[in-house]
Amino acid sequence: MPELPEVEVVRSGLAGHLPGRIVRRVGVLHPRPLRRQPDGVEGFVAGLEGGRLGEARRRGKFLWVPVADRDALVGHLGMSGQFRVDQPSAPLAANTRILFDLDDGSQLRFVDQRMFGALWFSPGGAELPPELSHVALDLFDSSLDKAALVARIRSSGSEIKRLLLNQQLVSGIGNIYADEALWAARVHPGTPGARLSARTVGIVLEQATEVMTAALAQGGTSFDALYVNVNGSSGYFSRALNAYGREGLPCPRCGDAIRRVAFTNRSSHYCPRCQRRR
DNA sequence: CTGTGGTCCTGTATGC
DNA sequence: TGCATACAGGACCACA
Repeated sequence: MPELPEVEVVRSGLAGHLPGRIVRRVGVLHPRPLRRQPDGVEGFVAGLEGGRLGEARRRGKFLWVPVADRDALVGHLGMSGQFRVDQPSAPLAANTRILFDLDDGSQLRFVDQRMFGALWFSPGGAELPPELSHVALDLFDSSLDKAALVARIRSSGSEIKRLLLNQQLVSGIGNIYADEALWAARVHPGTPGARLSARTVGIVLEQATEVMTAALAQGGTSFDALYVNVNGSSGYFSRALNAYGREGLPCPRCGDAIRRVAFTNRSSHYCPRCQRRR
């Protein structure tokens, strides 16, 4: 569920608490989130303990915290990952996976129910973890070459929905905002990229930016420094979604029933009248 | 190279 | 009531 706006809320929360803190001790309650750590639990713990943390950064849905101005703690929230900052004496939330004792007496906790999330220690990764070099810039990055992105989308025979979710083309967009952007742009999710005009692709990207900007504004208001909630349930979804999760409900624009179709082991939601196949 | 579809996870909802 | 199944889905990887 966490897509770019939710991850940005988390990044900002971590940036408000962690800079300058030193990791005293790392506790791994469940090793699954470390599946991308080549040297396992030992490598993860050894890399982090004693390190001074910097300001959290983000690319798409990945975020990382510089360690000792040289390395990085890299993370992805997956479906259900959360970071919390608690006192060590506070009871552990269900599904707490990793603990970081900090030098101010607080404890950073990684909680993840479904364990699609990941954490790992990246040597030399402070500036940009090499494991993320294949992840494209996101729509909020001023360095993103939008003209090149439009051209790449238009050169592909894949469906536009799949292209929007391809983090190697543009990062940060997940299933929810892809559906919302396509609804706003009145584009059928199954349209091949090559069948879209440059203007239409531009509109899709603009709408994706807009819907994520609105979500970010909402998420920011519910943020609490001590409870970095990441599952996006800040109220934005239920109030502001036009297509996602609204199968059978009227399209807010034309009143036709929103349709849900299977899409690579998940779903696409769209309005059959506003978003015609072309 | 491009494009597609399976897999990992667990909690909740639904169906028989 | 109880068990089985569907569903949620981001990233990655195998394969055509």
